[in-house]
Amino acid sequence: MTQSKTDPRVLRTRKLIMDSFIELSGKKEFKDITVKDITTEAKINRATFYYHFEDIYDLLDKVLSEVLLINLNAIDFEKSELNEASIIDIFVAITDFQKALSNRCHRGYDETIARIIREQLEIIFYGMLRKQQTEENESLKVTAVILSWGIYGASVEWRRNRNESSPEAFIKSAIPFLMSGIEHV
Amino acid sequence: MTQSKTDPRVLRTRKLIMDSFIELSGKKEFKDITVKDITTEAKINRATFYYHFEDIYDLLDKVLSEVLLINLNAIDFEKSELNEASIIDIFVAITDFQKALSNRCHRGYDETIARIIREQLEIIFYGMLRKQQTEENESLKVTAVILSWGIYGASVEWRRNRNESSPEAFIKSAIPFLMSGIEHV
DNA sequence: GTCCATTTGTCGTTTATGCAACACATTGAT
DNA sequence: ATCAATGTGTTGCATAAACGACAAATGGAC
Repeated sequence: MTQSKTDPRVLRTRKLIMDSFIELSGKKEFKDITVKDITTEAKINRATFYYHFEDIYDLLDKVLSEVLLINLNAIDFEKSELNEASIIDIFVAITDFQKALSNRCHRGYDETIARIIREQLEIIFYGMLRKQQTEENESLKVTAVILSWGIYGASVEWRRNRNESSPEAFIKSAIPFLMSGIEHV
Repeated sequence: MTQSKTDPRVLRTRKLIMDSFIELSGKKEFKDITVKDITTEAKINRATFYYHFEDIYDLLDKVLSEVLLINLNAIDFEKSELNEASIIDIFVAITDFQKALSNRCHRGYDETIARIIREQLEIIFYGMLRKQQTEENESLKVTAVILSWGIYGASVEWRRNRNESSPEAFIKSAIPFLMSGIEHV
């Protein structure tokens, strides 16, 4: 990703901050967590926090992205193609991620979370599409955008009818549409 | 102890180094552990190691002192007096410490370990004696020295006849001598 | 509303750590 | 014995992090 993170001091400090934030998230709601709380927990100076993050929302962004990435990295994208199985895996990972979040009291930040999920999905879909299509044209990007919004939207709808069906069954019903579309990019 | 350790960076780095050293001690013998190993494990720069420690022997010193101190701190010296019970506690802590060390393959450093134990004992005994005697004279220091050597020597002898008796029983037989001496300082 | 305490972002300075390079010692293989 | 490889301890410089201070913003209590 970024190449400037090679300084071990930076890696250590960021991990301290992020871990402390995750720790505190288990104890109170996001709105009650202050920058001071985090830096006290992490035993770092408050000024150092602002050296790495714009503010606490920037931190939330990056922590969520990282957690989601870890969820998604359980799926080995390097080997898997964009097919029925991988789409189902991704969908399940997203619904799991949202379930974990709602348990951790991150209410009121649905918009932020939605954006993060879509951004990550777009990156992943674009990468997978590019592996299957040798030529790199604009339609790959647009397809990735549409897929990211579509899959995210499906996860929202699935949560709305919770307990009606498993996430696997839910997304499977859209596979014919998705796959034929992907094959004709 | 030292007042300069307040900088959180110093505390973090020293902990990283010491923890890495303890971790490595579980895998190989002391003679096979290099400074490079430690700094690689701790993910700190090698030059930083020398900022905190003279060399690897200095590190060994400080790690052992700290581990022993933690063992001894289980006994609450602030409240306890220098009596039969506390002497037995201290003796047991020392024999436990030595047992733990021999399991961790620190062979060949008996002299170093002996010195560390005696130094710590001397500090502790002097502190306890000073609490009981209001006047602070030279004989307190000498008494602390003799006690530290004596108790350490007793632990050596106990280990030599291992399985003969419990450490508690072993040191108990010296209590009459020790206590009457302490009372007449 | 006002007051008071706490938090937020920012800044300048000091200090600890990272990094690359160095000469030298130690080790191990041939 | 020689040579290469690795470890040691040290140095000068670059940079991240600590610290204290500050004005401004926020949030309760009254």
